[in-house]
Order: sequence, then structure tokens, then C-alpha cells
Amino acid sequence: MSERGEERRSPTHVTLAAVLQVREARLCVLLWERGREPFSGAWSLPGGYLEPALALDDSIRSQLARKVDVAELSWLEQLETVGDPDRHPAEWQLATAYLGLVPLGLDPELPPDTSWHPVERRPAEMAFDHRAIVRDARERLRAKLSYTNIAFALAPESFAISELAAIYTAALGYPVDPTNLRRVLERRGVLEPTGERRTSGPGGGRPAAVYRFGSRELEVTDPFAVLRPPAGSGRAAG
Amino acid sequence: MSERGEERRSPTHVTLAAVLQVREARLCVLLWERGREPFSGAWSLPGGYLEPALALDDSIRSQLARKVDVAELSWLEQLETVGDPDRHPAEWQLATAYLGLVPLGLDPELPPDTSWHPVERRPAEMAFDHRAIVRDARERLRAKLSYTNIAFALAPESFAISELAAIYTAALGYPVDPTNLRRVLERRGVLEPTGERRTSGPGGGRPAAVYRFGSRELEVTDPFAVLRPPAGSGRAAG
DNA sequence: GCAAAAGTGTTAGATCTACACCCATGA
DNA sequence: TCATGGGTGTAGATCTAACACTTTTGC
Repeated sequence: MSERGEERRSPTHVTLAAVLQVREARLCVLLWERGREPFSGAWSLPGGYLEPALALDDSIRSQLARKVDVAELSWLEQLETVGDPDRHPAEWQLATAYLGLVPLGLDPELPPDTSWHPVERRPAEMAFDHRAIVRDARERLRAKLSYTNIAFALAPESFAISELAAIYTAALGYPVDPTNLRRVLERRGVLEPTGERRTSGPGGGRPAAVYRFGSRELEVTDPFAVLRPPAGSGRAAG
Repeated sequence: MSERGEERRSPTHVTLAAVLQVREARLCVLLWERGREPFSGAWSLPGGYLEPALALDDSIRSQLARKVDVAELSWLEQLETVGDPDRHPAEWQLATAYLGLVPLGLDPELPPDTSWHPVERRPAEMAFDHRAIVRDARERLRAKLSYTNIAFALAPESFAISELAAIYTAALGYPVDPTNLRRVLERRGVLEPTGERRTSGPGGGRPAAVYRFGSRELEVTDPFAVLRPPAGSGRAAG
């Protein structure tokens, strides 16, 4: 890391976010229609230039605030940084992409150039390399759903198990059985009964118990599927 | 992503790498002793300024080439990008960190300011935020050892199962039983017998069969520990 | 023969999916 | 009482860690 006091050409740096939400049983991503070149008219991820004195996550929060109420963001984590020299036609630009999540049921106000798109039917042509970023965000979410409690960020404050299973189904892309989902999450100790019950619908049916997530911090609930440490070995931190 | 043709202050951008290797039964990281301010004399990760027209991974490869023969790098993947405004005392600087792996047994020539340090006993004071990056690299490696075939990048071309178990033990930080490791990897189909056998040591002992990894591409061998898709459902790509 | 190291067999436990069955409610 | 949806029980399959046991070698 040799450095000189002189001028040095530096890339511009933007932060982007793939904000995902389950809407009408489909995993959707928040996209914005560009109004100017390059890629004018193309769908792109919300974001913008990194400002001095802002941390990366503060930057993306601030950029997102122009499109959506960031108080409704239940999760934000860094995804990847892309920097192919030709990813921007006119300038040398890097982009650090984030994965954001919004709980089911919220419907934030959006500016007219911004809307939700099902991830599976997202536009084939997206600005820059944003299509690949959406794919990576979806993959990251799917992986974490399987070994963490991150569903707390997709689910509303409280929910019936069948509603939670529908969220998993939408996000994972294949059916998730509520019966077994309950058992998995109960064994892991992440579910907490609220004591309330849903009222049955018009067709009748047994009322569903209402649950919430016991913690809204990310927890790795299934740390070592294989090659787990021997019985009584607490791994040293460091 | 509003942009203007005018000048814009941009952060400098460096690429760094936490290069890990198992040496003498310990997971080690390649560190470099800084020769100038800031953090002169402190241990730091190898890396340097991103050059225009270089992709991020090309940049870190090129920077690493100054310290170590990059042909001996068996794996390189992006880890994270850090950009706290005060991470560099003098300039506005972002850093994209990579995880690199070198197989057991290679001992690349190093310049005098560069050396291997056991990850568990790495210097308490490291330059910038490099200590946290080493920790994150180790965690990433540990996680991937459990659900992918990434051990191919830590192991030599061919090996006995007991040698491979020693590599897992060093990298994971807890004992891994060769007997069960063999079964896990054989079921996953990642091991390939070479047909050769090790000669016994001086004390005797049955000669070990020699294996290699069938693929040297990263493969997720244990994709869904839980919540797996129903029996005959191929997930759609996208 | 004996020690040492590698490899095999086996057992007990955990956890998962699938599905049958029972429960609580509205009409 | 019947349809509907929620909840429980259970069986079968898979996979795992642990460990006893057998095999193959050097001395």
C-alpha cells in the first residue's frame, strides 16, 4: 500500500440496494426507472454517490430515504462490491450493493418513478450490472432463510404459522409445509407464542395461534450442518 | 444515481487480501510490516491502490504478486468492502477485502517485510481495520468448509485422509475425525482415489490410500440443511 | 508377535419430510 | 353436522458422531 501525497485518480463510488419484500405471495424487488443517461429509461436499483464522511451503510440508507421510508427497512446487509472497468460506460465507477428487507404488509409510499417488481419476472434488461446483483441478493436471502432466523425481517410483527410458511414459500420459490416449518423453528427456539388467536375466516376453520419472533437480531440457528465440533467444545472467539 | 459532469470528490480505493494457509497444523495469514505512515511498523494485509482499467480481482492479484507467487493461490473470493470515514487517518479511503487460499505444503518465497502469522495469535494491533478483516476471512472459510468442497484449495494435489482431517482441524479450530470425514466427503462424491498408497512411517502402520478432489471448482455440496425443496422440484434458475 | 496407523462396521441419536389423524370453529 | 383450516402424532428416511474392531504394515 505505497502511497504518495500527490494526486491519484480514484473511481467514483456508489452504494446500491436490492430491497426485497414479499408482496402478493411473490418476492419482489424495489426498482427505479432511470431518468437520464446512461441507461435512461432502464430499471435500476436505488442508490447514489457515496458522500464524504458517510459510512457505506449510512450512505445507502440516506440514498434509499429518497425512495422509501427507511424506517420500514427491517434488515440491511452488505452484499458485494462490483467494479468491472466497463460496468459504467462513461466513468470509472465502483458500486457496493446491499441487501435490504421490508416486512410483509407494509406498503410504503413510493415516488412515481419507483415500483416493486417480482424478482422472478424482473426486467431482462436492467441498468449496469444490476440484474446480477438482484440475483445475488435473492440467493443470499434464500441461503440465510435456511440457517438463520432472518425471516423476522420478512414477516410482520406477529403472524400465524401458515402466513409465515407462505412467506418462506414466496422467498424460497418452492412450497414450505407449515407443519414442519413450525417444528423446525420451535426446536430452534426462535418462535414465541403471543397468546392471541386469529379469528376463523367466513368458511370456518380452527383459529390459528399467533406467534412472533423472539429475537429481531440475526442469529445463526443451524450453524454446523456437518463437521460439527465435538460434544463439549466451545469454540474460542477471536 | 443523479450525476453531473462536474468534478466530484471520490474516495481512494484499495484492494486487500487475507491470504490463508495451513502451516505446521495452524491456520496462518500472510501479513506485511508497513514501512511508512500511517501505521508504520504495524502488521497489515497485503494490497494496494486500485488501478484504472483493472477489475477488483485483477487488482488484488496484481498487488499480491509483489509479495507472493500468485500462481500458488488456489482460491480467491471477495469478502467485504469497508469504508468507515475514519478508517484511514489521512484520506477518504475504501478497501475491498478478498479471501485467498494457498494449499498446504507450498512455501512461497517472501520479501523480508512479509511473513506468515497464526490467525489465532495474530498481532493484537494491526493497521487500519485489518484485524477484523482477518477474523471475517477465517469465519467465511470455516463456514464454507462445512457446506462446500472448498477444502480443495487448502489441500495439496493429493493426500491421505488423515492429512486432510488435519487440515480441517487446523482451519476449523476443533478436532475432525478422519473416519467420519471420509464418509461425509465420499457420500458427497467429492473424493477420488488416485490408486496410490502412502508408505508406512518408521513405526509401521497400514499404508494410507491417497485421494484427490474430483473437482477444483467450488461446489455447494450440502445446499439445504433444512427446509429443503420437496422431493422432485428442480429450482428454476434465473 | 507387537505396536502403530488406516480403514470398516455398527450403534445410538438427531433431525428432517411426509402424511394420517384429531381439534376448533362458522355456517 | 359438515366443511374448513389449524395442530399433533407418527413412521420412515437420512445423516451424523462416536467408538469398537479389523487390516496392513515396520520392527
